[in-house]
Amino acid sequence: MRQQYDVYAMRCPTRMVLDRIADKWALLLLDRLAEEPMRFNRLRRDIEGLSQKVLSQTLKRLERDGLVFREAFATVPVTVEYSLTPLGRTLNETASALAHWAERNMDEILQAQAAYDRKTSGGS
Amino acid sequence: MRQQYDVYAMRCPTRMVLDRIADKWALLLLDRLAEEPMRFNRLRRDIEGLSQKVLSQTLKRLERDGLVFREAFATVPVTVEYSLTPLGRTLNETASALAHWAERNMDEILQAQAAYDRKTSGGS
DNA sequence: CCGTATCCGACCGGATACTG
DNA sequence: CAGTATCCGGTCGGATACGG
Repeated sequence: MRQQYDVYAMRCPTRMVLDRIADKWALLLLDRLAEEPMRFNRLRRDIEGLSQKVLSQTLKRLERDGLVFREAFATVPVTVEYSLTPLGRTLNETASALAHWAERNMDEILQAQAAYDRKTSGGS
Repeated sequence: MRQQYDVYAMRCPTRMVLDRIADKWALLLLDRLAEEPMRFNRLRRDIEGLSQKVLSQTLKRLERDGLVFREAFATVPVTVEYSLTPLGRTLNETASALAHWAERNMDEILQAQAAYDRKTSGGS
């Protein structure tokens, strides 16, 4: 039942953490929650392509890692709000540098891909 | 034959790049290659838990994205050296901030996990 | 509204064998 | 040495239905 993790990662601290944060949805969620606290279905709607199941799993993992704080209000029906913990906030600051890098260098990557594909498929 | 990518990511530049670099092995490889240019089997041996197949795939993807440079020498048998391109180097500088964050905050994460598990499994 | 449970197909990645 | 090809079991994740 409990999820199984990479055996090798267990022995190396950095890899264990990397294993968890090198995750597309986690990074996207962190970034979204950095703007403002948000409810479950709001996140689900906002992040296109993210299914309810995976959202649930990812949030739970982030909460367990102490990166995201989950607060349930006893309204009817129940209201749940997710926000970043201080730890999660520091991670997002670090990780968002990656997103900025992505924006800045996307064109160059696209060009590299095109060049590579020309050499590969049309190989004389 | 050509790998299929996330449809949603196609429309958002950041997500397309994030899709590719939010990858455990890719980041690990970038970091390893930042130290010095390296050969295939050397990488394979150095990075525990990384199979030949996945190493090959990952390197090819990194090369296609213009992040890694592959140079083959006509020795017998063939020698191939992988190194970072300038673009790959800038990515690694950004990404290594993540690794450092991981090292600094691993203890806190571990504690958060323990606390979470206590509340969850032993929930009175 | 906020999830969990179940089913099931797709894909990922390990093991192995083989090529230049 | 540096890979590619094939097979194949395990896991991830989408769809659907249901519960608090």
